[in-house]
Amino acid sequence: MMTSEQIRKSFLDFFAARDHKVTAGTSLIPEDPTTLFTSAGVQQFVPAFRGDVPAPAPRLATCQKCLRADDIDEVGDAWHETFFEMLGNFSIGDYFKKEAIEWAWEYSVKELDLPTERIWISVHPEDDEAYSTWRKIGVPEDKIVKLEDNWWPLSDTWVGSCGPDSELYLDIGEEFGCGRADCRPGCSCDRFNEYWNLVFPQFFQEAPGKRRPLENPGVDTGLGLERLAALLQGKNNIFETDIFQPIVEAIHKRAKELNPDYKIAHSTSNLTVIRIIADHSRAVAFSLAEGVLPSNEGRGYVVRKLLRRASYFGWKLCGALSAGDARQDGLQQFLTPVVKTVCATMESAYHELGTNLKFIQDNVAAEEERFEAAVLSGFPLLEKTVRECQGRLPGETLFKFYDTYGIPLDLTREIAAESGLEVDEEGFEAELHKQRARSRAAVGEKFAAQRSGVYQEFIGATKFVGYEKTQAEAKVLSIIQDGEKKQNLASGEAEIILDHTPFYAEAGGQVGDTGTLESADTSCEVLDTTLPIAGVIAHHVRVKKGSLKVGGAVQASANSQRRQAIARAHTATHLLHFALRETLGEHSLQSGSLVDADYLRFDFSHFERPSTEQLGRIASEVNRLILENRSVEAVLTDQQTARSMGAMALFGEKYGEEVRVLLIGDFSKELCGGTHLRSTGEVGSFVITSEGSIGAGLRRIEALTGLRAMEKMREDSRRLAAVAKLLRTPEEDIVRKIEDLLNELKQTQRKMASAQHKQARGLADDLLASMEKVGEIPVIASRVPPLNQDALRSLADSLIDRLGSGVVVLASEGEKRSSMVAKVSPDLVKKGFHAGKIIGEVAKAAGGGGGGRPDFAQAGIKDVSRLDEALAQVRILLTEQQ
RNA sequence: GGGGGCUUAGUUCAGCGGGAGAACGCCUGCCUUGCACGCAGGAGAUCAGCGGUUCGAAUCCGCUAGCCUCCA
Repeated sequence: MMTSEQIRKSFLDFFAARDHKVTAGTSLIPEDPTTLFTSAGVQQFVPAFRGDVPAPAPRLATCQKCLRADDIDEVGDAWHETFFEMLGNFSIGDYFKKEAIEWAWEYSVKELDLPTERIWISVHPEDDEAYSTWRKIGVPEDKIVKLEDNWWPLSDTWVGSCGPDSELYLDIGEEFGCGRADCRPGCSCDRFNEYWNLVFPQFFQEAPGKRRPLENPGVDTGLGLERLAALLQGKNNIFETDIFQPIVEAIHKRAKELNPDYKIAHSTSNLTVIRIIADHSRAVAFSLAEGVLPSNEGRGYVVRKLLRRASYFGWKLCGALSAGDARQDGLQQFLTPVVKTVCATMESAYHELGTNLKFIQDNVAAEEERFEAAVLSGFPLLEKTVRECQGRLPGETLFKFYDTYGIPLDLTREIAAESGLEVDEEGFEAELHKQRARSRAAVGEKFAAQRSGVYQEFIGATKFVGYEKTQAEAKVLSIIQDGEKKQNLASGEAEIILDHTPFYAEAGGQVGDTGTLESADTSCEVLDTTLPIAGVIAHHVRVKKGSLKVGGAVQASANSQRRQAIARAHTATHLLHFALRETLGEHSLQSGSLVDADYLRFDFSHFERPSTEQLGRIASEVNRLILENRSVEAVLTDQQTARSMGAMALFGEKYGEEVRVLLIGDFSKELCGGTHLRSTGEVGSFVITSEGSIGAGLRRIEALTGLRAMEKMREDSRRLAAVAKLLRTPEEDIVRKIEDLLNELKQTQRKMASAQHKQARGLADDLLASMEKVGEIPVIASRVPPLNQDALRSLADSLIDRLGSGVVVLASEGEKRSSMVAKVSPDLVKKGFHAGKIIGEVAKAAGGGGGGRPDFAQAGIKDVSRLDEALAQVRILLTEQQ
């Protein structure tokens, strides 16, 4: 019986013996920003298949780690996974169907020892070549099935290479099938298990239904390691293989630790739960090992979702959620030991799991804690809602818990069920659908222009000479305006493609160059330079004088002063990255960057706010490296060498062989295509202007270099001097002085308030004397000197207390406006008098407004001259009401 | 990139247009220890910040910041 490790080795050995270059699988994080994770072995070779870059070798074989999060809800059955390893052999314009099929057969039968009578084949109905090759090998007619679905990719709207594929299946036995007489590959039951897919890209689809043959047809195969291991080890699901068994055991062990009553029960629901935890734990471990932290967007979000699902099912498995007391006592962490086991079992094949073990565990623990907090804080809210609701929880409510508070739908459903409530899941789905539509609409337009295809023919057409110089003679290759090609441009704005250019196009965070394109009678301003698609440099120009023609010659000059300022910021960015990792730790990896003229913005992963001291250390460290004037050097090399040098690949690994490594002194090595200084001293100076959070686990630093840094420092000290002058205090005493002033202000405010209260008490006697009776009711309606709201209120309070029964209306005399309070004693409130209504009427008489409760109300008056008029209104009103 | 939510005393939170509150913690005094001792009193808050609406904003509306979440 072969172990998974032996399978990996035998596959790669088999193809190595057939002249295949065995290359390492790439990172889970692809360079293409539109795809979240590497999802197939072929992914790293796509540009080579397309011809954009030379192939590393015509024949290749890999074992590639993959992550597919799109069918996350399917995980839990015998075969679905989000994380998996895919073995594959590839031919880029070399061998084709015959060899691919023969070797697949040979490997299956001779190396894997699969019984020939149990192997079934499927081919595309129109692929006669594949069909006859299988027949020639000796596969009987009745074991070859023609399936319309054997085409890759199946999408109608696909643009790119495509072609038929052919799949190998193993019949695992009638007992796993649907029992139908015509059961065969393609049936939805589990009996025929597809383990190998041979794809033959031989066409290029330009538009739906429009295909042309590919110049270099190739082969792209994928053989799922876990699936094959299950077949070879005689298991009917992947979770009983040697790959998953230790993980499944770790899950049982953890459940037992948290709940001594836990029994390894083989109920279907438990089985599903365990499979989900096992699968997701693997995905989480591998993602974290590559520095993808749980967050609320992009890849990070996928990791968070996987991790939280695993946690949730872990708690459920050991009964932590249904025990009820979880709601008081909190939840025990479930996942960390499980993920640790994943790392231990996979470490020999994937050393990144071992070297990053602590980082992985720390982040699992941190995220599980965050999730626990979310769930625990959700319980009271959820219980309250459930109590107040009857019959059926509406979809909107379900969605609110999910969307706003991050509480899994499952959990809401369970808690609702405890109180005998139904849940409206269709309503929930509808809400979710609405949100998806909203998000898509917001993103949709962004990629429309790039898909239009006008740029395709210019891939690689421009030679970039900007590393050496900022001026070059160039020929205009194309003029593109509003997505259409033009022959000449006499006015307005357009994108220009040149054969040579010193202009750096926006990439890797560095902004595009600006400058001019000129000839004897023509002058154009270059506003920006971009890469509309990979490999095409577009100059966005505005014509100032004359006109540009396709084929015409121009002198292309990038603004060299600006370029130098950008280089200062870029080199400083590398220094900052180094200083951050040195000060905060190795986990502070770059996760985004903007490099502009003497300005840079740098996003990195870190769990907490760096202290003021740490930020100070970081800034000093960068400035120290500037003062030391270390050399900056770029070397071109191949990817393998770059990696063995220990260069950090920040923007994902480049395809193709040649990469540029930027070296600063002996401490910083990064893959980088940007333009830099010759030595760090040219940065001049470096100042951090802000630091803040941009999301969970992600922080952003903004900084200035060169002249702008100096301006900033001068501005700061000017401002400080101005403050010191205002305070008549030496600069070093400013902080203490302001503290003193603030204290003094507070005390003065308190004294004022108590003085007013005292004054108010004295007033009370005078006011009592002014009491009049309106009918039976004692009434005080009077103006008083300026008082604040509090004093006015307590004055009215004490008057009512001393009157026992009555109505008090007081108006404080302000210069421009006046505030008023009204108070009605409790006995009169019972008789139907209403302070709010009284004061409303009264205030209206003086152009103000107000209101309040029956016993107490307040109002404001804008026209002070009519105050007496308004107060007189009190008596009139009360007379009317009696 | 697009949504939803939160920010109030040292802590956890309530209040959601008309007097800033509770519990725990802290301080003072009393009672004497029975298991978060009890009782009485007290200190402690720019209601995240800035603008707006209103006679009046912790409360409504904008913007900013921090945090939590969902979608892409």
